[in-house]
Amino acid sequence: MADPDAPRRRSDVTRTAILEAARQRFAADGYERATVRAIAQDAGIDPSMVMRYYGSKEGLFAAVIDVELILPDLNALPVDDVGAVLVGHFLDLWESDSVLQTLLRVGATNEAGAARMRDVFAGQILPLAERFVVTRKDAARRAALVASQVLGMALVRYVLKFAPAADMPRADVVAWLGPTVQRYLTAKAP
Amino acid sequence: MADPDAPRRRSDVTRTAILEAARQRFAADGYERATVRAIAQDAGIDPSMVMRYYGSKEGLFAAVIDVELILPDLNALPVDDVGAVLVGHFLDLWESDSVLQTLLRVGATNEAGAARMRDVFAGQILPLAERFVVTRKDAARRAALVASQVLGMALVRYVLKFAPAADMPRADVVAWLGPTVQRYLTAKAP
DNA sequence: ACTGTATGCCAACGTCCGTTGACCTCTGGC
DNA sequence: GCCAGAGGTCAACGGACGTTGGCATACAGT
Repeated sequence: MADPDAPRRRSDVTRTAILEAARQRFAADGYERATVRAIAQDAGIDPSMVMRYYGSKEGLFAAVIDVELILPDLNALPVDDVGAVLVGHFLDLWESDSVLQTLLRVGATNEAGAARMRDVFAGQILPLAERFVVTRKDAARRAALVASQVLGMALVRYVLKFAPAADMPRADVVAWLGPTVQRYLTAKAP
Repeated sequence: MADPDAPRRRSDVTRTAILEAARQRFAADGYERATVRAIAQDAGIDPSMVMRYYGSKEGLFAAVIDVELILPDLNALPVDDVGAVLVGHFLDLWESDSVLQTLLRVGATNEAGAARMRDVFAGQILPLAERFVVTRKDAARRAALVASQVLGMALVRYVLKFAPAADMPRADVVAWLGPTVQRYLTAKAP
């Protein structure tokens, strides 16, 4: 019986090596400074392999950011816990997966990265906000507020590395940001 | 009687033209994609002038981000208004001056930009937080929280351009973020 | 009026980048 | 055992970049 995880092509191991190296380089250096040559060297292959399998640097980047980013379903949660749990999940996501770091770094200067970031939040936070309000416009606004706080914390904690933010224990971040997010989602509009 | 504003050197007009062009390019494109050649063309001069007056691209960038960024003194304000006024002032700053946009864009991928961003907030927000708490560590933590919310809003509003955030009227931003910042500064630690 | 210096342009250098095409090498099916 | 094709290397191209040095011009001090 065939192993369903077995590579379908002999090249699959190379393909994923490239992808993994690209993930890390893009996340660490941003789009421009992450060179195809450096990525290829990390993956232990020739730069021309990148072109063969991903067409161009842009194609490689598109493959890197084309990942499903799924937040756990929070609909079953008690309404009062949504803020804290959401903040906690985002912290997990940032620390376990480099895709968000990539998007934040690249989104600052690259329109494709910014667009993907918008998509991610439209797909993840917007539906969440729609649970609490009636009009779509109000939901979008609340989702943007949540995004501003969650992304802002990621920015100062993981990218800019403000010491007080980077050193703050996870529980403290949740305790401070949870009520903020909770209020953005559920409070009456001011 | 000599005009005190008169240029001390004939080249001062060129120098400032370069600086202004650099400001806009760095703010719009980030460090890597803002080329010396493009900046020179915007300023209407030869690229070699940039090297003559600023030594290198890095020197030019250093000159761009070496500006005083002064928040109005909020010490005279009623304690309850600090959050809202602070948010309002930051919105003004972002919309009137491209330096912060530059720092945010560049800070995402460039360590010098990130370091300058840390300096700015250590100089501006940290003293503010020290008004409300006793220990220096607590003040640093609260300043970081304020920075996360203020920078996060700037990120989604001006850089990533999330439509709901970008379209939100200034007064609404103040109304939503003011209480958050107020809480980060004055609330009892959770 | 003369001269030293500041200001500016032009052409070029060396480097690094993304990308290409020619050329080996291994492997699986017949 | 042969061979088509996939996997991989190598060298090179064309272009853009930061940067440099040489040369022309305009100004200011005498």
